[in-house]
Amino acid sequence: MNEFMSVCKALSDENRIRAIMALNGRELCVCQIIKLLALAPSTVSKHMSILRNARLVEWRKEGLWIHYRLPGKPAPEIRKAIAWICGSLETNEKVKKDGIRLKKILKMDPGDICRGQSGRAGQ
Amino acid sequence: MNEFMSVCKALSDENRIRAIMALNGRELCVCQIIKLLALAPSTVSKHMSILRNARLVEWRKEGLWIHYRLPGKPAPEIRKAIAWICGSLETNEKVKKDGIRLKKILKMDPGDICRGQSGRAGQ
DNA sequence: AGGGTAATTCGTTAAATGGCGAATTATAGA
DNA sequence: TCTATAATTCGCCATTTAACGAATTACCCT
Repeated sequence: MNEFMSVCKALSDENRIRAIMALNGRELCVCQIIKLLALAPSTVSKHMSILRNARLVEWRKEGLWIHYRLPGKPAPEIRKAIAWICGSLETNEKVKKDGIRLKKILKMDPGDICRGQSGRAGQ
Repeated sequence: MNEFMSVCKALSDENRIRAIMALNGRELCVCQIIKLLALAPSTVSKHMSILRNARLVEWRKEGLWIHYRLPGKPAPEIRKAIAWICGSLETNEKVKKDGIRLKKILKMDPGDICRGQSGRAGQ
C-alpha cells in the first residue's frame, strides 16, 4: 500500500505530471526540465526525487549532467499508471503547449540552458 | 488538465483509495464507509465529495441514506484509473483486511451502524 | 590540489490538506 | 407540523506540501 500510495502522491502534482509527459518518448537533462517547468532548480530536483522514489522515472548520470527518462522495464502497475496518464493527456492543451516549448528547448545547447540557472527559475 | 488533476488529487489519499476498493463490486451506504474507515462522518463526507467531483464514484439517494458505488458507465480515463487501482491493490494486505471487516459490516443492520455515529468516529 | 559547475540537500515560509465537532440541511414518520 | 436522524457544510486546528535561496555535494578539467 505504501508503495502504491507513493505513486499516487507522486501523481498528485501538476508539475510532476508535466515532467512525466515531457519524458514520454525522450530523455531529458535536469536543466531542460527546469527550463520547461520554469521553476527553481531545487524545486525541480525535489519533484524528480519524488518521481524517482515512486519508480516513475529512471535516471542516468553523465558527467555533471543527470538525465531522466521513463522506466524502460517498469513493473506492470507503473506501466499501467504511465499509460493511463499519457493516454488521458495526449490531447491536452497545456501538454501540447509544453510539447512545443520542449521542441525549442531541445534545439538549444544544454550548456547555454544551464548557464545562469543556479538559484533562479528558468524561462 | 484540471479534470485529470482532480482525479489524481482524489487518488492521493489512502482513505479515499480504501473507499474505492471497498466500493469495488458493491454499493455502500455512507454509514458503512464511516464504519469501515473509522473516521468522523464529516471527514468521510468530505472524502466522498472529492471522489464525486472527480467522477470516481456515483451516488444514489434512498430516503435518509445515500449509497455510493463505482461509476456504471465511466469515461475511459476513469475506467482505466479504477482498473489500475483495483489491479494494483487486489492482493494488498490492508485492502484484504478491509475486505474482511467489510463482510462483517455488511451483515449488520445499517440502522444499528448509523445509530450513535453522529460526530464520533465509527469502529 | 584547486576552481568551476550541475544537481541535490537543507532550512524556511506560505498555502493546501485532512481531521474533528458544531451547526445545518433534507427526509421519514408520528 | 413537529421530532428524529443520515448526511453534509462550516469553522477551526495540526500536519503536509510546494516553493524558494543558501549551502553542500559530486564531478570535470587544469
